[in-house]
Amino acid sequence: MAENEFVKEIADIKNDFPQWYTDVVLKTGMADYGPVKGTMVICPYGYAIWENMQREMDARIKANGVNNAYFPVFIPYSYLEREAEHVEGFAPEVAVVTYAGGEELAEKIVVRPTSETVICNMFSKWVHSYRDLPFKVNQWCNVVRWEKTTRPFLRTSEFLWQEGHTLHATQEEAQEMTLKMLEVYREFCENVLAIPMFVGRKTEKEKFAGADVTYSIEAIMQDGKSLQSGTSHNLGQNFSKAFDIKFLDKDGTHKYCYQTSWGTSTRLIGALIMTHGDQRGLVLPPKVAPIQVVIIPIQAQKEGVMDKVREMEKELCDAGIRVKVDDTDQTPGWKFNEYEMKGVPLRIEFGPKDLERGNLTYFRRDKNEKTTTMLNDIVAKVSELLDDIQKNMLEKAKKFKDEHTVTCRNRDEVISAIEKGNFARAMWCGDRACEEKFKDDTTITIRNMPFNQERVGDTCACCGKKLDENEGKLVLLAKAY
RNA sequence: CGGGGUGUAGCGCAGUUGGUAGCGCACAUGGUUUGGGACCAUGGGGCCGAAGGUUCGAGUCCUUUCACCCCGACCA
Repeated sequence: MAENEFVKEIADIKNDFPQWYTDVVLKTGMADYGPVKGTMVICPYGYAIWENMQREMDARIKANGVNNAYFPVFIPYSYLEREAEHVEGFAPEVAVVTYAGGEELAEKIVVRPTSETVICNMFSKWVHSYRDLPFKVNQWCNVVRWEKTTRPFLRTSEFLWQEGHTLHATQEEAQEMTLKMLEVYREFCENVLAIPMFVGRKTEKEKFAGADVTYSIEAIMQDGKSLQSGTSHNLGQNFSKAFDIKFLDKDGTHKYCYQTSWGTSTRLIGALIMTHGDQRGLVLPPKVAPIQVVIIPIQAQKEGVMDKVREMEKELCDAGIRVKVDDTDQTPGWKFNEYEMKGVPLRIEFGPKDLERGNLTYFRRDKNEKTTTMLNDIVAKVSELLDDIQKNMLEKAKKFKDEHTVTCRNRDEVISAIEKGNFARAMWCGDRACEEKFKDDTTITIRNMPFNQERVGDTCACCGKKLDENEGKLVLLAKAY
């Protein structure tokens, strides 16, 4: 049977990827549109994924000595203006409160687009001595960026994220922290979300407004576009000077702190959908799937079927596996399609035939394969399958990533590779004007500069300039979300 | 901000040269079903996005407007 007959409600993933994405988001109950333009409701099924991601990420953040805190959503507009690059970057997209409590406000207030400024304000009160350093906080919160065009999870006026902010005594320490958190993000995406990443440094043009250096992880989606999935910034002393965050060092002199910030958002849910999804809908990695195993009883009224189903449910539940029994009166076929669309990694079908023969019939969502085997230790078997699905999904995504990364020597090769849905690796002269012109001409952007630099050509792939021995950078190019 | 598209039942849509609202799904009730989106019967549900105009009469024609979606530009 053709895939399209299977799932009639979802647009064709090959020919209409954007519509496919929207269909999947809405029809699986992950999210819905809010009443104000650009806003979205994260529905229970989508939010459960976010909670699973939060739990994994939060543990990693805490393991790096960072504690959670909460800072206000409202920030004086003047704070934004203290760091010149920062205000320039964010001013066009902030929402500003000018009227509240029935009157015009004396000072405008911004709804946070990011919290560096309000956190810096507090840091300057809290940090006085080298003994206070390093100082590390993280907050889970919402931020507001008034974007012109929006798409669920990928770009919305309001989104949820975590933002970490740290202060250090030295530039070296700040740099170490910046890279450490970038690595936390990469490892999280790979091991929890099964999404392999391109890691590297952002160009001057693409770096965070107010940072010295920005690093990013970038993921390739099935349409060949890049999704920036997390960023880590070395802010140097830019904000500490603007907000007067000083400490008295061992040598008795006052010094400005060195600072980092880093964040990942609900956008990662979009990455999950576009990396693993197929024509039938979502495919969720077991580690974040709200339901890891769904059990579908067949002919539940037959003697013994539900008893055995409940027994399996209890064993799995006691073993900490997220299991759901669907005993509603929909037909089995309907349920198969429903849970496949929702991306449930593993399905167990259990009916009279299985009961009679001592069988276990299961369906793996990652391979869309049904198997019947002997039913022995259900917990051991399910655990093994979930592990294998998680592993297989990463391998599959890695294979896709590798097969869609093309090393190019010149402009034509870059354009051609990207037109075919690939990422391009190529040399770039390092000139900002060249980068901007190339983007204007082609809509292709430099995603980042990989850490493992090598020389793959001797001219700039963007402008054609001849590169001397030590000139130029290897960069990753793609169209971006 | 440019280009394209859509607004009629919860969702997806039809509605002819203008004549007073229909289909599928979903929902409710009863029954039969259940190993890949079941079937029969009955039932509930509508200011046709909004405002104005033409007309005896507008879902349909005209004007204005609003909202949303998609593709670009800008950004996580």
